[in-house]
Amino acid sequence: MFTIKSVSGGFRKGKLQTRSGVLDTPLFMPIATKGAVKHIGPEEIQAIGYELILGNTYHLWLRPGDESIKEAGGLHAFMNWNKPILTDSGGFQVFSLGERARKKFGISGVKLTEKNVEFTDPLNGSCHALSPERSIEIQFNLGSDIIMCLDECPPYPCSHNAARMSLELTTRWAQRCYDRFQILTKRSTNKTQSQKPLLFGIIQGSIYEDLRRQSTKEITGINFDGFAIGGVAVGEPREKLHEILKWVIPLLPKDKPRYLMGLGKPEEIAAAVSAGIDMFDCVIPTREGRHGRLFVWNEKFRDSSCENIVQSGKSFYSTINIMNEKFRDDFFPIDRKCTCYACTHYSKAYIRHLLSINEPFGQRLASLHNLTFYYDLMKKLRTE
RNA sequence: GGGUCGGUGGCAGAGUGGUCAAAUGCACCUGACUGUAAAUCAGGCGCCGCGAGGCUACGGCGGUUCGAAUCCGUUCCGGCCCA
Repeated sequence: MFTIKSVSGGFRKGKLQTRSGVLDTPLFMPIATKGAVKHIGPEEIQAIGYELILGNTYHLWLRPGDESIKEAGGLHAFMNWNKPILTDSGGFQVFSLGERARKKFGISGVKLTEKNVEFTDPLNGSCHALSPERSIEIQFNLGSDIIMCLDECPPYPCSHNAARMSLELTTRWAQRCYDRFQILTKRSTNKTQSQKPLLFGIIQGSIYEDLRRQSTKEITGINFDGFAIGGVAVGEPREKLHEILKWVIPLLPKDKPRYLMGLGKPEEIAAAVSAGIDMFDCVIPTREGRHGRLFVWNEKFRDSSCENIVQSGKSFYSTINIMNEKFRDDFFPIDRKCTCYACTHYSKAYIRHLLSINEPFGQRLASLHNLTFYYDLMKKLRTE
């Protein structure tokens, strides 16, 4: 169930009801691919304010295995997270693992057919086949609250013809996901509407207007609970994102949540919110934090309205690379007005020191700070 | 005192006549990172110069050689062994 609380300009504020809790949108979800937000415990994620995290079907399927997690009582119980979980389908791994294997070995690490996608693990040569039906089954076993359809996420650049074939495959797979979802939902005994997980479809079509429109029509033709825009930030020019949103969003039903997958930088998120997107996920705050890049509010925008933030482009914040030598003796917090655990207790010099000696506590502090920055951003974007 | 082995860039450690400003690792500096095979990856790291290039360097000094981090002599320093 998704209810819109307010709409002004392109901005939407809403509430998304899942069986594990109600979520205010627009929202950002930290990424817990393998069942943990790297270096951070669930209670810390919740303490920042987050209520939705993202887990990954592919990775949890291989390790420790979805059956194992089911036996543990589901992913919520397994990882001690009692709020909603969205699981990605493994579709992104078609892209990321394929690219990675191609760069490293000159061959694609994935084999795609109508029926399924086969992943070859280049480390041990083992082969794993994931079909749309299997992806949904795994996500049921994980106990996901928001289930994503298995899609094909083609890399950029991608020819028009290849993008068309890819999107049409994604549509056929979406229907198969939907069908399997219905079967599994019925099979689970007497589930009321509120006890069922939600199922989201994914729109593809690369950077082509006609294909994005085609994909949007096809995917919204299926009665999904929400719609995701995928295949973005896979190497295409930045301006394309704006165009894709411009093509797709007007074709989306207004009463269902919209999820922009994998995005992004703070200014990209702000712009996408103003265009009508409700949900985001991205590795940037955690990964870049671990690597020493930290986000800092520009003082002028700290108490700004969401309109001002969007209009400022990317000047509402700046980043520092805390590994730079100039922070060696900087005994002030990353951001003096930030309320996160890192900023209220530790200096840049200390965090830099921890990161430079590879002490995991440093990565934890950096991740906590960046996740707080992203949370604060979303909170501003949710404020009237 | 005698013998012996060794002294190479911030550190460790290759190299043992030319292709050596010197492998590799660590450290250090700067970037990158967008549904996470990412505590990862890329570049830089003697001095001067945008550059071509020049200069200084493999403990010191002196030789041999067209040419030496590499060979010889000597000296200083260190490890081990014997007195």
